Amino acid sequence: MPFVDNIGFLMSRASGQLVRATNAALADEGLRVRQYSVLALVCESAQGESQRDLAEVLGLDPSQVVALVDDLDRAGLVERRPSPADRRTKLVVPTDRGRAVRERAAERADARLTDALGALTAAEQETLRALLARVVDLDVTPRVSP
Amino acid sequence: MPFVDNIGFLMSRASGQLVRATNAALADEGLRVRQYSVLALVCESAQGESQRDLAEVLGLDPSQVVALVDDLDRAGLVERRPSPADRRTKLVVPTDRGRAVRERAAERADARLTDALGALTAAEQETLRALLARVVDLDVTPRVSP
DNA sequence: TATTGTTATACTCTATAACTATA
DNA sequence: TATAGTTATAGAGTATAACAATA
Repeated sequence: MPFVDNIGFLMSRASGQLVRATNAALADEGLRVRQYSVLALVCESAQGESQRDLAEVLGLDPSQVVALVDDLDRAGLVERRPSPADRRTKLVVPTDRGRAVRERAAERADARLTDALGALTAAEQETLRALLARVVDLDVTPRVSP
Repeated sequence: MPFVDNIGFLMSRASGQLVRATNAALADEGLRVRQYSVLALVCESAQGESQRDLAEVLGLDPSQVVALVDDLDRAGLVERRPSPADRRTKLVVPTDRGRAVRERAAERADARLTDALGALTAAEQETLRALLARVVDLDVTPRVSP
């Protein structure tokens, strides 16, 4: 099989395309996709997310999350709040402005993403999504003590 | 739809997983996936590939290809040869050692890739590959004068 | 005038190690 | 002793701009 049909190569190129398209869509809101992913997650959370949990879900090193939260904090989109349960932990919560920006950003990003996936029908996009979800295997083991 | 189901996010995570797995597989041969992709392409080519064509197929900037070919050249895996047709163009061709290394590297990389895609059946992997190919749209316009 | 390869530069992303404060 | 957050650093990847040789 020719190299250009290699599934890893195709995945890498496709991912790059989607990231570039999303970054372009988010530029108007002053965001990049990694910052946006943190903002989106904390906007979906009820009481805020610890940086450790953000790192796990996003597949990033905790030290990277620090920088991303710093960016969002500086932009006034999120805040760090002390966790009532554990004084080591900081819960990242969105500000009102953060929620508003997230909503606009989501619309723009989704529109561009749909565009970038225009070669596929809606059903095919759904198939692709399901297959990717199984490759990634986000089944985070429930956090019970071992 | 929760952010973790976003197709762009899933693609990015999946791509990262595959790249890491492939890089780990290639480490024994002293290669990384980007260098390997150049080596694989020139090994498949009859008379060698120009750096411009490599850049187009790989979706890279020509200046990045210079560095990758430099790496492979330094390792004795490829050579730059003058094109008989155009003195600006250099054709990148594999050395005998380059071909041998490429063969071993391909085996290792493919094995690891299959492993990383273990959650999917062979048929599902093929479906995924076909969908990705359409997203990427490698249909390079035939190089006829406009 | 346009294209191929090249150099240079800057920024983003990824990967580790080590430190602090808490548990 | 282990975990959450943080700082620091280095390397890899991405993105542009400009230049020489050639078409």
